[in-house]
Amino acid sequence: MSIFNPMKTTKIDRKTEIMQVASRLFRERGYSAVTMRDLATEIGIKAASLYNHISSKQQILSEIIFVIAEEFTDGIEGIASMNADASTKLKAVVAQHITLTSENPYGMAALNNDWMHLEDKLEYYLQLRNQYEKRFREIVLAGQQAGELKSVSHEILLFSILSTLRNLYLWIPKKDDLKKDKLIEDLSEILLQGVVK
Amino acid sequence: MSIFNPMKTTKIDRKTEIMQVASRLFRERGYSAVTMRDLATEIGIKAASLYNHISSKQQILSEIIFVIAEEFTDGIEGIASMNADASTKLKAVVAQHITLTSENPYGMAALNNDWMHLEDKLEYYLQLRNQYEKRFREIVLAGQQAGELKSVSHEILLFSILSTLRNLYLWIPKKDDLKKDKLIEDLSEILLQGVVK
DNA sequence: AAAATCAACTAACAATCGTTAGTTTTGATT
DNA sequence: AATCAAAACTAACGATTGTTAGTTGATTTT
Repeated sequence: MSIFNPMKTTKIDRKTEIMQVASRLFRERGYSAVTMRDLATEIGIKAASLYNHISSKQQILSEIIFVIAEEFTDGIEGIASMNADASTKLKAVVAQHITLTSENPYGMAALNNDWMHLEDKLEYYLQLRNQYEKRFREIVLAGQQAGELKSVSHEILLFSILSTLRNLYLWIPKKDDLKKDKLIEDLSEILLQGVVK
Repeated sequence: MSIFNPMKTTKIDRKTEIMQVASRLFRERGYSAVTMRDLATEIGIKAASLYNHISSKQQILSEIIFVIAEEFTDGIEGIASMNADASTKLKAVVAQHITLTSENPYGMAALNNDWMHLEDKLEYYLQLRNQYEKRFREIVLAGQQAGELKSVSHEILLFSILSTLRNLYLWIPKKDDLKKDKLIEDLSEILLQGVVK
């Protein structure tokens, strides 16, 4: 066994491949409509062989979802503790969504559409999501109290921004020539300042 | 048979009930994860009895989706032909989304999340969606050419507005005290003018 | 009252589901 | 060349899927 750990290289690669192909299929058809035979065929092996690398279909889903969900909750904690005004923090949130979504757009689809099939881990997911929305809400409320953001219902404000950010996974993969920094600038401008000149 | 058509009243009511319960279950779990036995149990009959009223699971889905999809495509044709500036037209689009979503939020979930399971009717759905987005894009492009809207990529502009409107189904059912006119005003303001004061 | 229609039921079908057991192949290490 | 573990395979399991056939009881029409 060399220091490059070749013993497990094959296995890790196959496991990674399973996760990537599963993410793509889950995005195309949704978790429930993808069978283990579909997944195996796409990879070029038999369904039973999948179980040399993963323990269940359920585990594939929760691994895909929680890797991302935990990045988001960790990220917003850092943003919330920044010493900056609301606009700056919101722009940082936009940047985080664009970064994480462009790194893993298929996984974002599962996070958005298949979380209800998490079963055992559903409660933990809801806890992470509530925590994320709580931090986001605090940023918005602080911005409103400082007179920086408009005084419409903070729920509408929150919903409007968050639903655009949560749909980035549908849009980012289409732009193969993605200029990430430009997108962060433009989308922040639109979300914060609107579309009218 | 009276003029009130009682002969078919029972059947129509049961069919309507099937559609409504199916819409709700599809929203909670997605089309693929809802079985005909789930649907029947929720209504209080056996799965086989569903087939006295509907012809297939597939038909339930496409009926739910196309009732709404055709309302949207019809509606935007009227808006596109208005003699008005882009802001006015965009506000009319916002109003249409809020109206149709509050009338049938569960159906909107199926439209957004389960369209890929339409099989035979998938092509027709994509045609309707493309037509809708084309009209929407024309409104935005006209607004940009008139100098009324900002000159960022019209794709970002389109994506940003449309993803918020398409997610209304997640948010509207939570607001049981929905003041529709107020929501139209506030959401239009946010989408067009932004959140910063 | 008889006939016809409707909407429920029971029972079952062929297909497909996730998963397990047991076996063979592959490829690297000794 | 022999050894050994990883990773593929075949075969099958019990459960569940959408759907059909045939039947029963209730309601409506004649």
